[in-house]
Amino acid sequence: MKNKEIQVCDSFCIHEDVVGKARENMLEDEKIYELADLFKVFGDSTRIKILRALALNEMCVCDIASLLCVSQSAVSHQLRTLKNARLVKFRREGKVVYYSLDDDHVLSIFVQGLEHIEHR
Amino acid sequence: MKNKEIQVCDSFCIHEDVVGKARENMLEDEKIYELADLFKVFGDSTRIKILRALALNEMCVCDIASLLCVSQSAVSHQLRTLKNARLVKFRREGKVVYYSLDDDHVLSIFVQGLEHIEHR
DNA sequence: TGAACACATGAGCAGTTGTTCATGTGTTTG
DNA sequence: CAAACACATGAACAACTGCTCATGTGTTCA
Repeated sequence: MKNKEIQVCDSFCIHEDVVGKARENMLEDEKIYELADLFKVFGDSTRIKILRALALNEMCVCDIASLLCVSQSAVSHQLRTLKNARLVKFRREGKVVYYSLDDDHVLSIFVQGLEHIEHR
Repeated sequence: MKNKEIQVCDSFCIHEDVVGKARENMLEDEKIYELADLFKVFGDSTRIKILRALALNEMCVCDIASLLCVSQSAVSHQLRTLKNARLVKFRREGKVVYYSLDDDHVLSIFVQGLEHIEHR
């Protein structure tokens, strides 16, 4: 193989109708990447614990660190990720910053995930 | 700091009631890890494209490679991941292996993710 | 104003992940 | 049986992630 061609598919078994139909219904790449980035945020146990906790109450950074036995810095970093994904919002009250869920979809996604886990 | 103690929270601002309530309602660690692992699978654009395609039709490995312009090997590896997460199933017909979605939750999780993307 | 507190952030590092490349397995066909 | 096809898999490597550590920012209070 020359010129770094990538061997996509060396087969003769391509169902052109199926592939064509699928090609017409593909989402824009932009949207795909956004989706993947969203789910990436859910793909970490620490962040899941944080989201799960915030589903019950708004909490300050220190509360979360104490609850999860994780360093304050680690929590802060993760909250930043969650904030960037617009999954949590915050309000400042003096020195303390309270975080809470930003969106109902958070819980919906959560529940669907749990459903999948349970039924297998 | 000695003995590798981790500085969990050096603060005096802990809301014991909130933390206590949250602690009582925590999911088992086991379930948290399973959830994170599930969402991790959704956290890759190639796998999302595969799932999205399979939502319309069952497809063989080569069809998917051709549709996504990805190598056959890469697709196979990803299908393995999806299979382990019980998101896809397969049937063999001669030399050809057809993959399809294994579970309705796949689409539900998908839709919730899209909803979140759209509404922000 | 300066010290203490609550939190945020940058750098660095170990662990993980997705791809490529080479090769192996299972099936059909001549 | 051997050859060709469709797919699976192991090793290796670059890119990414999540944590720690050190330090910075914003607020309160004596």
